[in-house]
Amino acid sequence: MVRRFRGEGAQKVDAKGRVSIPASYRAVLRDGDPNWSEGKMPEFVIVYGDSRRDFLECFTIDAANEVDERISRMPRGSRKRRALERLFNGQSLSASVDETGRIVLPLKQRQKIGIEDKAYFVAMGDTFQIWKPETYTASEAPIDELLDTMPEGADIWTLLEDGEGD
Amino acid sequence: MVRRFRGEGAQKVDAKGRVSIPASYRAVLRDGDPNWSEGKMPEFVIVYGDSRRDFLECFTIDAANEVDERISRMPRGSRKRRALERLFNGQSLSASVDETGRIVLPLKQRQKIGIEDKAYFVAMGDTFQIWKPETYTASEAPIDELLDTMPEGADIWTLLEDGEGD
DNA sequence: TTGCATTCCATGTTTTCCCATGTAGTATCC
DNA sequence: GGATACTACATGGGAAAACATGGAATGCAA
Repeated sequence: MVRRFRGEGAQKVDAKGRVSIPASYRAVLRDGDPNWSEGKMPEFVIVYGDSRRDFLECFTIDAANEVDERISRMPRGSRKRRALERLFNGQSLSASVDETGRIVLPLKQRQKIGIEDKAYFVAMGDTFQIWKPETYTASEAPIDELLDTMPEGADIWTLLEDGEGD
Repeated sequence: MVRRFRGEGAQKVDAKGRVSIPASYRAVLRDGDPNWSEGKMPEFVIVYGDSRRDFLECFTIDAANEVDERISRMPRGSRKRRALERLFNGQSLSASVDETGRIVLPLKQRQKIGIEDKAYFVAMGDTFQIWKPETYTASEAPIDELLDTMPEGADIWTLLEDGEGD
């Protein structure tokens, strides 16, 4: 069992696009980088995708390798495989944490998701995402709505019970 | 059958956010941590959630893995699954008991539930909760009310009888 | 030579680490 | 049996390390 990303929060983005990766994430990135060794800083993969995606999705090296492998088991030349290859190989970049714990988000990617001076980090288990804060808040609205309509005092864990989802 | 958390009580929180985990809880945390080994201190997961929650919920590693697994069986992209993912991955943090039996509650989480210099621990079977003492007392009021309306001398265990709840 | 990226250095704050103390409760000893 | 030693537990404080962030200097390429 590998360690999982946990927690969410905003980080500053400076004029050069530098962002601190939360320290707790860095530990997971390190564990998930087979090439990591004492003294070096971990690498990972950022998937930015096409215009339909308004956040960046970040994978440890291990997680990225697993995705690559799953893609490679799909029928060569199929539309689904080609779509995934384009996303995962083409519309992605690899990043390396520097000695101060930061990465540089290239201007292109920042513009793509509209990031200015704040980036919102959200853990998703074996990956984490980077959002423009306002976009994230907006994307959560449907979920808040669901939670708000739950009976007063209801336990959110009851959502685990039923396999049905909407 | 795993050991279960039992008992409740207040602990001091110092200026740095350090809190002693009751010794009896520590034993359960240790048993529930598959990575634990002699000499190391147990880890666990704290779910703090959004503004609708006014306490912290603590899971052993085993319990957390089980939740993760159940979430992973829900339909990808459904609102319910997303709500749980956000709660359990995003609005949580992992903690590690130190050599003196304490953890550090980060300022963010202390402020969120209003803890100043006292934390109230409540066992809930396979999890335990951390409350601001006053908040907990208030939340118990409805239960006291129920007990107060029971006939004089009635046995509280009669509550076990009927499957109906309100 | 202006525009962007990379490297190095600086700083205030938070977190971690190490050591210390008081107080129960329990075991030990003569 | 009554004092003494031990141990586990809850708590406190200070120093050191890590963290998040800012800025200047350097490299280089269009």
